[in-house]
Amino acid sequence: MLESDVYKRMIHAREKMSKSHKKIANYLIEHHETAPFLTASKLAKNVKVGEATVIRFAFFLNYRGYPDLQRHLQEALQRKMTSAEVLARTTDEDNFTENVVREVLGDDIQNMKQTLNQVDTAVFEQVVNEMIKAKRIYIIAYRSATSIGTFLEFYLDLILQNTEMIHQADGVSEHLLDITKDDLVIGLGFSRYTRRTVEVLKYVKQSDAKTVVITDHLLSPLVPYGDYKLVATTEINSFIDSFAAPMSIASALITALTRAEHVKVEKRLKELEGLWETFDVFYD
Amino acid sequence: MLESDVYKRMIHAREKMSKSHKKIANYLIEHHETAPFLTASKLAKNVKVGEATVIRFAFFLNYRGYPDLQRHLQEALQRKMTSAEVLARTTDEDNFTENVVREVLGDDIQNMKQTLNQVDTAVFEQVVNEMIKAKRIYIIAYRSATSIGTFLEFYLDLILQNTEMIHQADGVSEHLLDITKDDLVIGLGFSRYTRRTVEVLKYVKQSDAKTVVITDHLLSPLVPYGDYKLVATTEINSFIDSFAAPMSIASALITALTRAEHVKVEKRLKELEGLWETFDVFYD
DNA sequence: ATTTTTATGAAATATTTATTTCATTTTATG
DNA sequence: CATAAAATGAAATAAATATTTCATAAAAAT
Repeated sequence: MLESDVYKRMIHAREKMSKSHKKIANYLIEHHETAPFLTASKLAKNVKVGEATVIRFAFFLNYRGYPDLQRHLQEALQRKMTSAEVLARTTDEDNFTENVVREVLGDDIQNMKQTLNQVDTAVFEQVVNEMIKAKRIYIIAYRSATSIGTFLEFYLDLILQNTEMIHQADGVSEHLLDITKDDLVIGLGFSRYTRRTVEVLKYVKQSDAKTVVITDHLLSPLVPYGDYKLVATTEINSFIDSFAAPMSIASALITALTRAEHVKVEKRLKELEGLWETFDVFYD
Repeated sequence: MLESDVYKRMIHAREKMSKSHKKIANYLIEHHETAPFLTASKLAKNVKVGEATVIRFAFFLNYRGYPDLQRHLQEALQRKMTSAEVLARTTDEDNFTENVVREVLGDDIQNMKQTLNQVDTAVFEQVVNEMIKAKRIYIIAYRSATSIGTFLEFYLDLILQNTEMIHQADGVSEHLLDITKDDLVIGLGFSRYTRRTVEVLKYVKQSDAKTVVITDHLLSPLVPYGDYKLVATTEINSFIDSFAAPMSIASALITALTRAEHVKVEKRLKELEGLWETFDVFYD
């Protein structure tokens, strides 16, 4: 039986290998992150064997040639990457679309994984810092994106008391006049980007306020107007976008903010707790 | 100044790109896990541009040739990969803000998987049927749950023109008086359940309207008042709940509805498309 | 509408990379 | 320590891949 995983195949055949072959196998295993991208001659040079020996090694493992071996090494690396995710992943077997809920939830899990993989944690951290520093925070979100905007506005205003969303209006909101360089503007826009969102952000960028855009793609029209860009994938097989991933990013922003400022936030929440109790806001 | 990160370089040069170049950039960004391993000719074939254009794209971004661009794409992928590996090792011990995004996204992926596993597809289908049958749809959502309510209201009203959300108000909304047995009421409530949500649902149940509750737990106080119950897990390690999973359920509801009623919906969307064009709602 | 500029892809060419050949060295075996 | 068998690397050849050329098409400017 022929092993499908390259590394297992190597380990399995380890005893039958010549000295040079063992050296090659060793190198491939030790440099599993870089070796899959080397050409045959460079690999030969690094391992200090002849080029031909590298080629023979590929044949020895029953591959059709060096490019074939290389392809398998690269694929194994990618598999490792996804399995390195903290989360036990959904077995792709149960991903056949038995019905719409499962299909959409499945797609959204993919979206979140992709978002997790491509998120730039340094940028995220900077955004949290800007939120802490900001005198006022303005949120720009129109049409469907309002949902995410509402969520952010609710919690940011709860915690910081300095946040408001600029609502869809016929004319341009008067609030835009008030924005100064000490403020932070968060723009939310996803595929079928609403023109007004782009225009407002463009206008805002003229004042010296810092801007954050949360969008679905690095080539989105909002990107040019964001000092910081957070990308959350929203693609599902539907005429709408799904905002699961942006929602998660929003939750992460609020969570990070409260952790960074936990002393202030705890004080504030204690006060609120009293208020909520007085007005019997929650069910228990 | 020349950007070192390939993707940043692409974003920076985005405006100066020709149509074909944008197509290539798009493809590279969307397939960032596979594209770095393609040869120039295969990439050209996938993007449906000439081979030469791909080469030109590499020069355009100031690389020495296609292999150089390819090397940078691969390196960028590896950087992300190793940072994913680092994440795999860091457990909940260190709560530095840098890892909060990954932590929350990871938790939310878990939430979505759990939601996927426990969702009752039969109930989901029934809910979609009730939405189709309903004369009017009312959405009850207060405080943070408003975000999900907004999303549902936006699209349901877009498609069916018979949906509204009952907003948080000091007194009880007058809309409640209008609810009849032909209507559908969707209640949204998650942990720290707002008392008013429960009360309003309780009241609604006295009329003979059908009710759906979307909540985070089968023991939630909303459950007794729902003819249909959809459970979406929202737990993250934070003082807030994350609504990624409920958002995905909402997207699924709208998607299922549009698929079931695609003739009507397509007609409606066609009309809207004209309106949107007239008022130049979308960018591009 | 017409000209000029720019971008494009097919094909030709150049370069790089993989494979084979073959003389030589190493290793295993009696 | 011979001798056969196996393995090796340098060089030659083959194959694949990248780059350039050039005629044509698309966009932009006039």
